[in-house]
Amino acid sequence: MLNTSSEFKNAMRRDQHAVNKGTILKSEGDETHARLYVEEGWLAASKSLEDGHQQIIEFILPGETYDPTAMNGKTSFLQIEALCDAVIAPIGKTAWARWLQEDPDLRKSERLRDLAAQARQSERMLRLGQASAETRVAYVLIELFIRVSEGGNQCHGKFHVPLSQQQIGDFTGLSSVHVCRTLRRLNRAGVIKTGDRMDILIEDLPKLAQLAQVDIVALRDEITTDAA
Amino acid sequence: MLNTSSEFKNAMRRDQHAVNKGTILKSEGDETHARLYVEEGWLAASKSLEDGHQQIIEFILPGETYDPTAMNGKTSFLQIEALCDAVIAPIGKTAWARWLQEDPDLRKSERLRDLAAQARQSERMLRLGQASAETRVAYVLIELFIRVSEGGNQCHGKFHVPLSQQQIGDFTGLSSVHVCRTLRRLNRAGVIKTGDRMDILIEDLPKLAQLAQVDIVALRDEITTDAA
DNA sequence: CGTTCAGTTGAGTTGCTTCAACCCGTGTGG
DNA sequence: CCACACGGGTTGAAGCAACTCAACTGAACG
Repeated sequence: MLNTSSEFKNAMRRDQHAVNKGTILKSEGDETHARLYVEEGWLAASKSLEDGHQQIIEFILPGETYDPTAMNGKTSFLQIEALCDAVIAPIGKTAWARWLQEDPDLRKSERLRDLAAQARQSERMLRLGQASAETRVAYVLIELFIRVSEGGNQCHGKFHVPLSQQQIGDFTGLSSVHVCRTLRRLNRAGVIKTGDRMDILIEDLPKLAQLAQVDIVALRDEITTDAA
Repeated sequence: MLNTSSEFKNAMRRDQHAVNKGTILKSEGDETHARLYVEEGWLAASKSLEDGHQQIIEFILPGETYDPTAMNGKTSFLQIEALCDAVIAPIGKTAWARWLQEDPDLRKSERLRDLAAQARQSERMLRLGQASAETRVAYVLIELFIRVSEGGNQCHGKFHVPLSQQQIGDFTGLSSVHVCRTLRRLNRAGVIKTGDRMDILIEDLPKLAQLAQVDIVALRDEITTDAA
């Protein structure tokens, strides 16, 4: 999905290292890398309030990159955590700047990535602020479904997300208890079928999209960088 | 705040035009401009659900620019509206690209702008998902206070926002009624004093910051592009 | 002087939260 | 091998924060 120079890909392959589930990555201090590439596993970027409540701002899926930089190159303003065992590759600031300089394709794909990320955030804010629990949960299922099947992984509505209901709650702004109830209701209504530790099977995609209040085709266009 | 080439500034001055309060700008269709510069007045970028509920994603203040482009240069995925009479200058795609190409300072200030915008969005999502009405309202007051006093407009905690309580509600994810009650409570507690049509006087900034759960100094650094 | 529009306040409702108990699959140490 | 702890998920009960509905106020305006 990041079809750029092979030098770029090779570099990312070179610096890979594994991180365990639950590890919190700190990019503060040295701040020598401009970007995080995820080869395997899921990460979450989150912020928290003093009272302990945390909001997951973004999930970072395999094959995606993320820029944890804050203003002025100071400490990162959000926390990045491995949601399961993962393999990541940090990309150095100077190398990144050089690639960006030299490779117009990379610049372009970066711009598309940014726009997609922003579109996703807008959709989420809309639902965070205005939608019911049912709509929020339906939406996250659809967003994740679209993202895991991006790049042509046909999976006929069956997929797995390495998230606890607590984490879905932190993403949707709901309590884990209410996430559970809402998922149960969707199950009972025959819209989805959930299996072990968040195995999802979407049984009635149109119905789910209606609950999420999205137009799937338009949404896929908006939030992914697929050329298709 | 956008200290770039004078050619750039002149071009923006040339193409200015006025829009009336309530006007909805459509950037769809031709899609020849890459950016919107606001000389005067406030704009809001929002999205809405089918049921009519809308979420304001961002306010655009005088002196700021905004990129309404969606994926693939297709139709804009959000709606931009003038919150009061305003003067704006659209910036053409090709000219913008050329400036960006030629002017390293503009590229840098653009990057800072992006980071600040993203930091603001993260803060808002955190509160949208996890915080009480009181915290959300206190936060929006502080964010807007910081932004209107950016660039050294010292105003000793006194400022004006051209927003109805309904619009504050659309921004914070609350009903206008509840925004009203929350503001009243803040008034009674002596934290702020509200005057005609959203004239705000912050009487106890530390207390307001505590309610908003923010560290003002850190927040200012994070969400603005001030060099200071 | 009537109309309109934003803000204010009260009353009643509800959707989501919190707390708590319980279940189940997995891992672990005596 | 059993006992036990542990982390997630599920469910019920009770509480409350924010919502809706509705009435009223006051300012702005033709």
